[in-house]
Amino acid sequence: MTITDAPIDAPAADGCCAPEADAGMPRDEAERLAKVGKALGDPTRVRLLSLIAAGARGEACVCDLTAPVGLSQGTVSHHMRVLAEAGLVEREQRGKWAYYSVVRGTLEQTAAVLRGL
Amino acid sequence: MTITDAPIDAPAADGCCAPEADAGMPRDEAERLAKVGKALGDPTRVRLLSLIAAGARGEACVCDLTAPVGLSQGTVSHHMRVLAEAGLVEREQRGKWAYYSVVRGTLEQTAAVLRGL
DNA sequence: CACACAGATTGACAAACATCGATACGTCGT
DNA sequence: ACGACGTATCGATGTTTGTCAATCTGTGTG
Repeated sequence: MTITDAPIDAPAADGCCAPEADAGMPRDEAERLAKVGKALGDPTRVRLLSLIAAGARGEACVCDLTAPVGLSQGTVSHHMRVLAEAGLVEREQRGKWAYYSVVRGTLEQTAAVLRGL
Repeated sequence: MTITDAPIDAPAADGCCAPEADAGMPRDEAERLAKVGKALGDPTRVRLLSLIAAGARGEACVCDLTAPVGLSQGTVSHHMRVLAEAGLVEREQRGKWAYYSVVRGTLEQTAAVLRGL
């Protein structure tokens, strides 16, 4: 996946192709945004996120979520893991249940990055 | 690809699992956000987007972009297509070159949706 | 017209992903 | 200790995705 280390020099054509060497956001920030993006890149996960956010308690356990999205428990658990790894939700084990809540800071920060592009 | 039409009823357990039926954002909005998310879900595309945004002219043609990301012309073209279909960039053919520019409105709107979650 | 060049498209292929069913892990009540 | 229940993880499978090399399309220039 993505070599991106070739030092390939710009051909410096005649009419187009300004140098503009290595502008853009730093490599690791791009990586972070991409991770969040990938997590948001599945309608089911967006759905899960919004279900948790919209819930009265601001949190939800997996058993709350399987029915609304119509997927198996295992699959929902997998999606929650992806969301958690992207920093979009946090997991808190309370008794038998695992409560997931939205990490507003990540949303805010992601929104800020998008605006700052 | 995602069945998501099973009418599966909530089991209504005893200690957890509040109804909270079909809350969350409307289905099509989730789909739209997911499309943008998917487009942002690849580091290379984030890189491309930021390169265009950071460029002095606020736009770039493909030949400007292949070198910085170190990928083949065909691949970059493909990525630009994905970005365009997500509404993140706009294409304008000018002479031999195709100039891509960032659609700030989409960024703003996406940021707003994230904040509103 | 013919050639060169920018970009899009196609075909192929490996890697990543979403999903399920089954199974393993924790935690509670009995 | 046992069984029930919520959740995590694993193995398998079909689909999607990122990438390249090659080809096709369109635009300008000789």
